[in-house]
Amino acid sequence: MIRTRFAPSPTGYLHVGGLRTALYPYLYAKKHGGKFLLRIEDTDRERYVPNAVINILKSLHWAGFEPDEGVKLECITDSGDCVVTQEGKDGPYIQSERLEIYKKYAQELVDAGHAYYCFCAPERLSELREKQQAKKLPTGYDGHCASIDPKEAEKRAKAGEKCVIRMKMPKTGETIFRDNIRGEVSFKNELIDDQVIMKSDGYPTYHFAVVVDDHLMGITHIIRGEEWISSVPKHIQLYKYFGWDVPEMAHLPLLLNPDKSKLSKRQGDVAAEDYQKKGYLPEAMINFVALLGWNPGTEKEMFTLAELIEEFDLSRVGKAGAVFNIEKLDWFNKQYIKKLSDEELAERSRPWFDESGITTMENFTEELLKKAIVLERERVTVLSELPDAVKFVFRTPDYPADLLVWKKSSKNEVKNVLPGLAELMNTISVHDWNREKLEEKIVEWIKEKEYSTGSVLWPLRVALSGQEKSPGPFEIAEVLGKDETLARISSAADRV
RNA sequence: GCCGCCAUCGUCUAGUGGCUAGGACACAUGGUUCUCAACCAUGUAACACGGGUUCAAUUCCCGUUGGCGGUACCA
Repeated sequence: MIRTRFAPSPTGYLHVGGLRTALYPYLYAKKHGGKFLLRIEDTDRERYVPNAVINILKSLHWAGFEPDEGVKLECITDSGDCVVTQEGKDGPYIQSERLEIYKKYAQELVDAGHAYYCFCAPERLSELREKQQAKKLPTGYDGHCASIDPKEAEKRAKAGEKCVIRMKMPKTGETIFRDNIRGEVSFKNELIDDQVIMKSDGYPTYHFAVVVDDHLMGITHIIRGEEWISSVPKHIQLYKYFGWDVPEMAHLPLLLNPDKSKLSKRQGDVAAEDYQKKGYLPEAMINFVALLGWNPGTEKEMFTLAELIEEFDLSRVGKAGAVFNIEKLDWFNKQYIKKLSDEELAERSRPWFDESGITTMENFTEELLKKAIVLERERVTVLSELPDAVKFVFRTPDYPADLLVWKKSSKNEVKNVLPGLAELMNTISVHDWNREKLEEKIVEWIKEKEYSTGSVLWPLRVALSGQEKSPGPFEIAEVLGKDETLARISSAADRV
């Protein structure tokens, strides 16, 4: 049974890079009928941010995929309130709740002579590092405390002297492993540090906790970011000391800023929730992010989550970093907005309307809102643009009088056109008031009067929308209804 | 500094020991059109560099360069 995991640190929000690092192991597990777990790696108390766990979980929930096991979100459907829970037989799944476990395994290593207490002060360590750098030597711990008699060291540690536990790395040979994405990778053991595995505050370091947890939780495939690849030898050594099987590994290429540096804040939004707030659809986000570093080898590029599960394959994950390119995301988002039915679109854009104040406007009705959305749906890239785009429908537009004059027309012509148009449109019954009929009548009238199309349609459209750019006049008139349309035309006529 | 990973249009990428090096986004032009969006058509644009290996390299090998990651009692 395949078991994969996503193991974020609760230092804030879910990074879009993190979203993809979560997605791939999820897809892999699902494709093979396995389980996807979520573990929280909160062993750094300095960087802990309250609410980070629930934020991360909520972003995952938004994205549309959730852990089968481990730390989960439990939502009370009535109130919409959510709480963090844990589920599964290998828990707890939050590392700060597993301290006793790490302590036990660390002790095992010390007893076996594979790890030792280290009493070196941080100052000594940084001094050492500086010296090594100055001499252009590889940096690393010099093994100073490795030579202390174990019994003596144990005594000092028990007496409460401040210390850490370090693992012993072999000083010769090399560690070779096979990465599912990169192939064979090797490191010289002598260059690898006697890594701290237990910190002086009693917490394990990442390197120790991942190994212990991945093993205890039965993880079969470690799929994570490339930033971890150089610490794999340490991890493998720990597996060896414990006599455990090393899981399969796959190190994913990183997500990059447009300037190719590692994707970071500063150059745009990096939190999944930022994109959620802007009105990117989760299905667009998932689709986009899935294709950053993976492709199916065909020319298909629109994928639902189910299709991704079906087609995902680690062997088709690339090795090079990928720039997070907003334009492509925008394109995906438009595509997915297009796929939504009018009803779905109205429902899903509702939060932005509630925020906008439109719903409290005088002539607001649900019916009118739905029609207005249909008018603008092809013109927005994110849902948050909708309220603004649609506003003109609900209130009398304000615009400079000059705008009414088409570039190839004149003020005088507009003065004639508008009243004539009003007169004509007044003859169209409410029953016939739809875009097709309006277009038919107005086009006919234009021909009859020998106007050019633009000199009529432009002022009509501006009179109705108040905007230089907008949907076509017939559609707007239909949505506005006869009374409002005529009112807007006559007020425009007065202003010319 | 040291170690590791990586390298095809601006971006995401496909691909092969012999191809007019393909697609998508973006961009440009044309069409449609009162405007914008959408849509259709067309176009510009890439194998980082230098050595090998080979009848033949974008493809295989080595080096260089560049980018990124790691080098913590952070993950």
